[in-house]
Amino acid sequence: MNIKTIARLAGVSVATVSKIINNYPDIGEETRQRVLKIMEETGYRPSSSAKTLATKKSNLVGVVFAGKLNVDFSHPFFVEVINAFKKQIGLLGYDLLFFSNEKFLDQGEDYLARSKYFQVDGCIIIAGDEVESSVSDLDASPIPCIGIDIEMNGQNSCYIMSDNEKISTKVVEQFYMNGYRDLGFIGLQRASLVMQHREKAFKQSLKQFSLEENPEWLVYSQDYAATDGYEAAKQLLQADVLPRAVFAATDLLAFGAVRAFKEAGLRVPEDIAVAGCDDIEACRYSDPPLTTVKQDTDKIGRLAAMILFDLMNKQMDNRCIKVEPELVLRRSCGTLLAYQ
Amino acid sequence: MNIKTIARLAGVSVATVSKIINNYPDIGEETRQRVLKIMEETGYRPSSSAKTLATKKSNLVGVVFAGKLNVDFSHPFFVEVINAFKKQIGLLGYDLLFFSNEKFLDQGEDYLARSKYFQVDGCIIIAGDEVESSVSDLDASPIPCIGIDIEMNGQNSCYIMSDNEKISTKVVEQFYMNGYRDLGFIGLQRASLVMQHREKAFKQSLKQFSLEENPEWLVYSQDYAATDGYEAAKQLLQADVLPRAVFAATDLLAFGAVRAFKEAGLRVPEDIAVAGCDDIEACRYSDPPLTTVKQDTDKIGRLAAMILFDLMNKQMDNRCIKVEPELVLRRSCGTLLAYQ
DNA sequence: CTGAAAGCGCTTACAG
DNA sequence: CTGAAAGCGCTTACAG
Repeated sequence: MNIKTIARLAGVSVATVSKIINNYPDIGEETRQRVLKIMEETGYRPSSSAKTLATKKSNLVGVVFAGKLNVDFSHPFFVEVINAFKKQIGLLGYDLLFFSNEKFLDQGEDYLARSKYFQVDGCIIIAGDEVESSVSDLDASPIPCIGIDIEMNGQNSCYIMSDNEKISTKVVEQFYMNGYRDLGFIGLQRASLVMQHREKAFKQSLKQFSLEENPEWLVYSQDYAATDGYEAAKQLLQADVLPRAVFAATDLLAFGAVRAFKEAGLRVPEDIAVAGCDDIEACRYSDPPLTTVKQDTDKIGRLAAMILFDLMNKQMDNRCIKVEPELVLRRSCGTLLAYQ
Repeated sequence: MNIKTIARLAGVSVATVSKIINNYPDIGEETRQRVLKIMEETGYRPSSSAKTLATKKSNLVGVVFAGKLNVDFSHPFFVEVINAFKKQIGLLGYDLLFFSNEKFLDQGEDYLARSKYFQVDGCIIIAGDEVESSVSDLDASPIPCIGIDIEMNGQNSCYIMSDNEKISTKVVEQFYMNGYRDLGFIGLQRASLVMQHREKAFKQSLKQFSLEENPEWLVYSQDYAATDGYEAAKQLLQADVLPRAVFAATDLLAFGAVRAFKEAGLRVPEDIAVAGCDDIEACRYSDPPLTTVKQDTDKIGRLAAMILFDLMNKQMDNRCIKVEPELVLRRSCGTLLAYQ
């Protein structure tokens, strides 16, 4: 069942049918109705590949999970962002194509090649750690790209991320307000851009409040798992004097740290306060519930869709959008004020 | 840059180039090398749409989130399944197309139409609650389909789900082994197929161990949120005698129940034991850590890929595969035996 | 308001 | 081992 058959059944030309499908105005109402009826009756559906071939426009957005997260997109942050993105870009008439990296990366192919192959109209690039160099080819290409948690410099690229500096600022500020003066930090050994921002801003905030930056209170986790946070916290516990409050750069690290502190006989938050970052579901049910910072994943995803849409449909300058994070207070960060 | 240009540059016909691209054996080695070199130098990439148009094969698998979950695929179960599926089907040479339901469902379009439009070679259908009727059109179509947590009857369909009966059996068995005899259940008011299985098997297991099925101990949650579980548990608390252990049909419901029990002054598990189902991340960090049943999402996803592949590439009978779940013991289910 | 025809970039019998 | 040509199902100037 193709456009030719419809044309024959309706006694018109394929050009006419095509115009009706695409809502051209200059078609007789009678003809339009007749053709529409036949399309309805026959259950005719146009073919995407033929349309894409003829128009060079696929109405597809390629989804790239770059770096270490490409093998696993189960992290809640990415899922929430892509979910919001999907909804919004869907409303704008685009579907999503997920490149299955496994095979083509083996064969030395790259994202740009895949994007060309499928003629996607644009790409969203969600970055984890150790992003492959092939992403920069995509960035530099004429294909519009929107990056999440990754810096993009291409002519047709923009990028979005949470204001990661503010994340640390808010935590330090809250710790300070709660009366703590000795603050520790659990960061990552091989820090991504995002993690670098958090660490830098943590140190700057200390300065701002004239708090001591004790090197013994800055420890670095091997990786992102709770067990890595556990190990890092054990290192922290070897300091001569312990910090009074600790900001772990992610919730999972925070959970690991809490476990280490408990095992060392410390009470959280009475002896040592803890805050994390991400507001994963577990924060609400942990013991104690974890104070954390919530990234506005819904806004990030939807903004990404709107900006990519603009990028695909009109000229736009490269730029970076930062989205405001939100502090979520729970029991783990305690307070000294009640004891004063 | 197209196949014609490559052919011209190499001084061969487009047919020859096409054969080289597709690894036909009957090409002179010299010619092959020359053409390959030119493709390399020019950075030529074939076009998916032209290929699909010519072959009627897209190497694309459509992903359908049916029912209430189509607006939100953030539930860990679905993410984990689709993640495993993506890896495996990627290895088999397919990419994933996510239909953006939002727009086309408004317009009264359906999954089958979208699948035809994109000429996907097959579909994976992941079902939540209240699955739309349009899914059955897909099921009945010639397009190979693999269903997750949904019954499929089409000639070219198979489906996979955890052995949900076994989930309940394992929990009841464990409760029994731990010495509990008075067992309660928190189910769902409008139960999906999966939830029906869990409830049915719960009751059957009670019989098997000659335990009492007390109607007061069977309560039903409005929806899937922890707050719904909380409400259901409050109802349970009004029973004349309380059950000694409660199986909540999902972890989130279990968390809500734990909160209700705690608020009522009960200790978990000392006064009332609780088990959930799904093994979401929060189970490890909750207070107490939650005993639960883990679905083998990795196996489900990978099996789905393998079966869909077979369905797409050869004849196969419709059938249902059940995947063994695994009990994960944590503190919340306690035990009476220590007190004996 | 409608249609004939070229073109999009591939594949595939078929002929040699 | 290689090539000429038809065909896949659309769109789009252009002519009328």
